[in-house]
Amino acid sequence: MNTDPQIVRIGAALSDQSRARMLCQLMDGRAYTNKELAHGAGISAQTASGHLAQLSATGLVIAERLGRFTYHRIAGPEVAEMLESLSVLPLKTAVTRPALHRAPAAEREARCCYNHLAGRLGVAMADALVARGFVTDLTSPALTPHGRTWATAQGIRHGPMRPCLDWSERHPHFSGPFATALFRRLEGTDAIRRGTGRAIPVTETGRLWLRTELELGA
Amino acid sequence: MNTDPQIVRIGAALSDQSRARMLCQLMDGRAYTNKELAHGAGISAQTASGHLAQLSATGLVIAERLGRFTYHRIAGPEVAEMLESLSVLPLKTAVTRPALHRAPAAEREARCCYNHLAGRLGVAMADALVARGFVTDLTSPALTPHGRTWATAQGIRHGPMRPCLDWSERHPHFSGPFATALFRRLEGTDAIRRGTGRAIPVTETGRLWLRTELELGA
DNA sequence: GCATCAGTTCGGCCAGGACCGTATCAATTC
DNA sequence: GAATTGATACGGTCCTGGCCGAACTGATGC
Repeated sequence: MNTDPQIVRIGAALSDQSRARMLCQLMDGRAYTNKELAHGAGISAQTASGHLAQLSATGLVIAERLGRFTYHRIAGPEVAEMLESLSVLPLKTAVTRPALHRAPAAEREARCCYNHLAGRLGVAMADALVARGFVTDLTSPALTPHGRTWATAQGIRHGPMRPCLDWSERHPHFSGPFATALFRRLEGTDAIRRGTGRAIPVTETGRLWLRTELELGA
Repeated sequence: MNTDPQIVRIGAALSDQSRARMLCQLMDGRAYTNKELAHGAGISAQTASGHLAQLSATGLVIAERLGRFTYHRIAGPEVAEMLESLSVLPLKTAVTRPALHRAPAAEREARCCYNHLAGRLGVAMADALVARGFVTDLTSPALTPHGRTWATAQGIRHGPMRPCLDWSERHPHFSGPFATALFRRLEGTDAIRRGTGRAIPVTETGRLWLRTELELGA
C-alpha cells in the first residue's frame, strides 16, 4: 500500500513536542517568525530553524521571506482541519491525565480555530443558527433559503460549511468557507477582536449583535 | 495549550514505518493477530508486539484475547477517519515521489475503507446517489425524502453520512453510518465479496444491482 | 564600511527508540 | 505430561534525531 509513507511523514512531523507546540501556536492562523516560534516552544533559534525546515518540507507550514524576516504559517485549511481533528480524537487518557481539561477560561469562552470561531461562543452560535432555521442541522450543515436571505442581509458571503468538533466543548461548531466569512464579518464590524493568543474577546457591539440577530444572551 | 501532548502521542504512534504499515493493514476493518501484522510489516513478532502495545496504549487499536491469539483491530470509526484524512492531505511530493500514484488496479477499482466503499466504485456510487436525487449533495450529504423511501425499499438503514476524500480518485465518496449500512447491505446480498486484502470484487449480482438501481454500467 | 540582528549550516553530544536473540508464559495439541 | 505455538518480557546493539555552541549568510541601519 502506498499511502503509508505519507502517514509516516506526517506522523514524524507531529511526533515531537517542540514541533507540536509551534504548530499549536500557528493554529491561530497568523504568521510568526522563527524567533517567535522558537521562544514559544522554549528552544533555541537554531533548533527551531531545523524544525521549521522539516515542517516546510513536509508541506504542513509555508515559509515566506520578507526582508530579513521569515514568516511561517499553516499551509492551508486542510492542514488546520487535520490538526484540529487530531486534537479531538478520544484517546486513552493514560499519560495525558496531568491537567487535561483546563484551557484558559478566555480560550474556552471564545477562541479562533485557524479561521473560524470556536469555544463556548462557537458552539452556541452553531446551535443558534440551526435553532433559527438558518442552517439545516449540525451533522451535515448547509444554509437554508431562509439562512441565505439572512446572510445576504448581514453581508456574509454564502458558502458551504462543515461540522468541526470543538475540543473544549466536545460539541460541534462550524468550519468551512461560510464559517470563515462569518468570522471575518464579525471581525470587520468590530464585534470581536483578535488579541495576541487564540482567545477572542467579544466587544459590546458584538454582544448586541448576538442578542438581536441570534437571541444569544450575555 | 493542552492539546499538543495529544498530537505528539498520535504523531509518535504514526511516525514509524512498521506501525504505519500495520495500521494500513488494519484499515480494512478486520482484526489480525500479532504474527500476521508482524509478517505484513516485515518485522519480527517481538518487535511487532512492542509496536502493538504502543498503539493500544495510545488508543488507536484495540487488542482482544481469544485463547492464545490476540486480535488487534482499529479502535473505532474516528480513528479510521483520522487515518484516511491523513492519507489524503496534499503534501509536498519531495520524498514521496518514488512510485507514488499507483495502487494495485483492483484496489483502485473498489476497495473498502474501514467500513465503507472506496475507489472508483465508491465515488461513482456517491455521484449516482446525488444524481438520482437520493442524496442532497457531495459536500454536506444527507438523505433526501426520496432517498429515504429508496433506502427503506432496499433494506438499508437510514443514517447520517459524511464526505470522505478518496485517496486514489481525489474525489469524495461517502462515509458514516449510512455508507456503512449500504456497504453491509451489498455484502449481505452477495453484491460484493471481501477477499484477503482491501480490494473488493463486484459479483454478477452486484453488477446487475448497480445497473438497475443506480444506472451504473459495468 | 561597520555593527547589528534574523536565520541557517555545521559539528559534536546524548537520549530515545527500533530491532532482534534469548528466555518465559499461557493456551493448544498429542 | 511433553511438545508445539502465539505472545510477551528482558537485555544489548545500533542508529536516528533533538539539542545547542560556534561560525556563516544576508538584510538593515548608522
